[in-house]
Amino acid sequence: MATIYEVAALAGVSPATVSRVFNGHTVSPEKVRLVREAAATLKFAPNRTARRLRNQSSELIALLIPDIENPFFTALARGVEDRAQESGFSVVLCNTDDDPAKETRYLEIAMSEGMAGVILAPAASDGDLAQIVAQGRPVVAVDRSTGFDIDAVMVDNRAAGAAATTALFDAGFRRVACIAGPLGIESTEERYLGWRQVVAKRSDGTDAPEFLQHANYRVDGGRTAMAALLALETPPDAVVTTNNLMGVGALQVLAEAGIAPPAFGVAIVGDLPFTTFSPDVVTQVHLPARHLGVTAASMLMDRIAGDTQPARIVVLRARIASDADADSV
Amino acid sequence: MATIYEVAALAGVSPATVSRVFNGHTVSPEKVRLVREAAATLKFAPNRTARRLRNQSSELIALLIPDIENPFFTALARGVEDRAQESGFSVVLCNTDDDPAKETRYLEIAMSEGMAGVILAPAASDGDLAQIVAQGRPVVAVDRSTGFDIDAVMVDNRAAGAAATTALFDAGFRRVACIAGPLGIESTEERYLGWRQVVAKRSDGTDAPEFLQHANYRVDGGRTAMAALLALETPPDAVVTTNNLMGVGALQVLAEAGIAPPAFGVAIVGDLPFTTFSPDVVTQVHLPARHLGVTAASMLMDRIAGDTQPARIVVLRARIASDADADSV
DNA sequence: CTGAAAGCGCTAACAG
DNA sequence: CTGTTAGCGCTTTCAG
Repeated sequence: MATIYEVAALAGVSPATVSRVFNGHTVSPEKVRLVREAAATLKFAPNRTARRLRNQSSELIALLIPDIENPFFTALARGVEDRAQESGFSVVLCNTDDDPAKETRYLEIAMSEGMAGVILAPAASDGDLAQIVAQGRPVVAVDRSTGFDIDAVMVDNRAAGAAATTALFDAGFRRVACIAGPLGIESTEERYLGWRQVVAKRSDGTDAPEFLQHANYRVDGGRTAMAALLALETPPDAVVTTNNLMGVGALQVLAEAGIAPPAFGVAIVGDLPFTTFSPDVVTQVHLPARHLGVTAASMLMDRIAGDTQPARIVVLRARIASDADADSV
Repeated sequence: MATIYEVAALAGVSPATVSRVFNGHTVSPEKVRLVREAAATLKFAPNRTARRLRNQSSELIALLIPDIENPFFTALARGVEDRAQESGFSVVLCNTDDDPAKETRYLEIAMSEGMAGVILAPAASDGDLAQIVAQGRPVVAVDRSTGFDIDAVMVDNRAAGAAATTALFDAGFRRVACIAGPLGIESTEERYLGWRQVVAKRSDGTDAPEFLQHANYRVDGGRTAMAALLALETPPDAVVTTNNLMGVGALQVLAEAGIAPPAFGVAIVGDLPFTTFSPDVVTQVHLPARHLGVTAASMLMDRIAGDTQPARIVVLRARIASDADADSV
């Protein structure tokens, strides 16, 4: 890997001039040509590590997500990437597994790597954000909020939960259960509260406490919970799941039991990935995953550019998906 | 962020000693204690940028994949990450969109960022690997091969295509079509050849040339191709798709046409992500995505550690998935 | 075992 | 407009 010194020598100029050429500063056209030629023959590319050490910041941002295998988060990542790309930033993706320790470790790496900023979908209980925030590095939270006074992009989870539930009642179901995520995850709590609100208003009173199931946020969690629901003495006739993967699990169990929708009502907060179900049959409350990513990245870019306004919270709307949607996942 | 100088001052030792403590070199127990205490109170973490500039290499590896929203690649990524983690490496994920220009750009970044190595699922036509290979940085190809003499981890694609096709004939189907990916992508070509071999042997001669459809590698490609197949004067009674997403597209069209499996035979080379279909109904040739990742990462770790044996090609077996499989996706 | 000092490649004053 | 120079924070000889 050639250095600016070698390029400078070949072009007959000083290293500083080479640096200027590559940073868009004013240099006489003649020397620009000389430098570019020299750089080309030497296949020179500026060493980003050295540049970063000097500048104390890079064109790299970190994106920490809990589960890279969940299409919701990959769509979000895609949005982040596209927006970051536009501003010349590259994205480092880190999988936290919803593990606060891993989250903290990656946060530390992001700092000591001198990354320009981080977008964080926080784990259930926060890792140690304190340090990175104190240091003044830009951080944007996405999907879940943190205890810190930082920018955040959220979804109106309660409304989403309510919308899913309402759709089921409107379709004529009366005994609407809920498969919620683990306790302590904000987005899940909110979606579950949306469900409860609507049930309180519209149910005919036959719903049992067992109609609320807590499960892990994955396919197998959905399976377990759905099986438990079906085993009840008086089972529900419909179910709301508070995320996409649990919805898949529920549908699998239903299919195996021979009571696939629309015989049994299913509404999902989130998008059913790669589904063969029509939105007419399984209600999906579309979460703007990609848009969340784009928005978060935009906010981060602002901060990196030096924006110092007070922390903003942006809340995006979820909406019932229809066949007309060509959007995402 | 504290520096080793501040730690050294507080501990009453030289910066060199601080460095030694953090790199496991021999230092008297007494000073080790002093340094650790000082570091703790200052919340010191070594600056990776500076360290890298000095060492010319980091504990970061790049993983370049064509599509982060394809579960095959995220499972692969997961494998890479888990294995890299074990050796203390972090993984930077880059999305190439199957675009050689983007691939080349990320390759350059990987180099100038001083990353320890890269794992590459090459785009259709190779980006510029020449430079990075010439420079001697470790590169491992995965899923698709390159024109270069480097380590590679592949799947036995021809056998996979043949297995999918055979399963369909064994189930009694006789007019087995194939939805293949774009021309020029090796994995697809091979899987399609596997299909052709079996068809030549077992078909009753009624198959038309139109039974082979080339489509883009995504859900909509599968949809278009399946629709074309169904529109034929004498349509097939079964179809093999050469990747997972096209399989989803085909199933969607079939469902909409009211001829879902098992009425119409479907076999997929790859795993149907988040499916509600039983493997008894839709044949899936399981691709060891995660295992590919683990293997590639292992090979890369070897190279980074200084292994200089000649380039190895590892071929992993695909196999028909059954209900018993709890594995992956 | 420990300290002093050189330098990894680059950029940003500061002169000229 | 351009060259000289001083570090960014760390590791690593080289002496002691």
